[in-house]
Amino acid sequence: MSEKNLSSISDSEWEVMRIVWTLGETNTKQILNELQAKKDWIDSTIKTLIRRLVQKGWLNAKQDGRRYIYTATVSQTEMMYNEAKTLLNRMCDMHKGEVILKLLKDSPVSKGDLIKMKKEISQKEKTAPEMVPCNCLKTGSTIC
Amino acid sequence: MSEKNLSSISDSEWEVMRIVWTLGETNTKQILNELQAKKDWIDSTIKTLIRRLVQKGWLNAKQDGRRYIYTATVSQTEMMYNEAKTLLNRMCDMHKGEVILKLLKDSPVSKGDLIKMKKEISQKEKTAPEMVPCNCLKTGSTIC
DNA sequence: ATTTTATGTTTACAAATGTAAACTAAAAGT
DNA sequence: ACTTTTAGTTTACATTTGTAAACATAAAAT
Repeated sequence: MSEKNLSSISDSEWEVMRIVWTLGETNTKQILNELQAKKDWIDSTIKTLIRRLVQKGWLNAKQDGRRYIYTATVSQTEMMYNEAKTLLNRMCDMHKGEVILKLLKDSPVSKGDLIKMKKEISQKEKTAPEMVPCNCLKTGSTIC
Repeated sequence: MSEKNLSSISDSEWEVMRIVWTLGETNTKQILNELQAKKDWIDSTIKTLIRRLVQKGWLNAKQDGRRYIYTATVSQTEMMYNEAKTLLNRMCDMHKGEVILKLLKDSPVSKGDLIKMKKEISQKEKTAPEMVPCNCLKTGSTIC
């Protein structure tokens, strides 16, 4: 589906992306402005982050004279979803539900999203198991 | 609450923790056995990971003769929850709901957890906003 | 007692990340 | 035209992570 090599994105790089996602089309100056309101990173540091993001393919740099105009190549939601899925996949299937429940508990969620969640839950209830089996050991196990 | 310095845990280290969580009290040999069924890491590599986990305080090493018996210092769910929360906090509040919904969609969840989720959703519906405001820029924004 | 095996410790080394200094060249100000 | 500012590029350097080689030593096997 996607043609870019999914090299992952670091913490600091993510901060830059947030600015770009919010501003849409933007440039170095704007990124510096907004980011320096939150972080005390000097220009040079932020420029390095931008460069690495372009290299990694997360930012598109369209030349405009001798400047660049930056845009994100994937949406924030897509990116976060991928990262979160990868993270969650580190863990035993058995406990994923618990974690998602806890995340739900402490995140602000809109009415619309809550409704979608209810639908999804009804859907899942039709086939949900009493307990999701552990998939941690080669042998299989229920104690996980 | 917790007295340990929360240095974070890496991908490879996580694989070791999974084994320990599943086995409960365990030792190097068992970890090597189980882990080498999944990964082609040589002994030395895994021993390094164990050592780093002990250093970071994620594994407890109780001496037993010249061996050690290892146990995890936090549960898998706690650990994942913390990592996931940290990750999610990188992102704009506005879209967290979407991401959680997508995670829910592609994770196996037990009947019990689904019921808990429904309860939580009913709870949240009482005060949920039409739309969660963006918190990405110093100025505030609705376009995020 | 000597060899082999198991377990643990020390050292190593490349890639990624956080963080920045130095330098270059164009643009804008005077 | 000369100076200052701005945007971009190159180089740097410590820490963390992935991955392992080398080495030490106790325990087990012969």
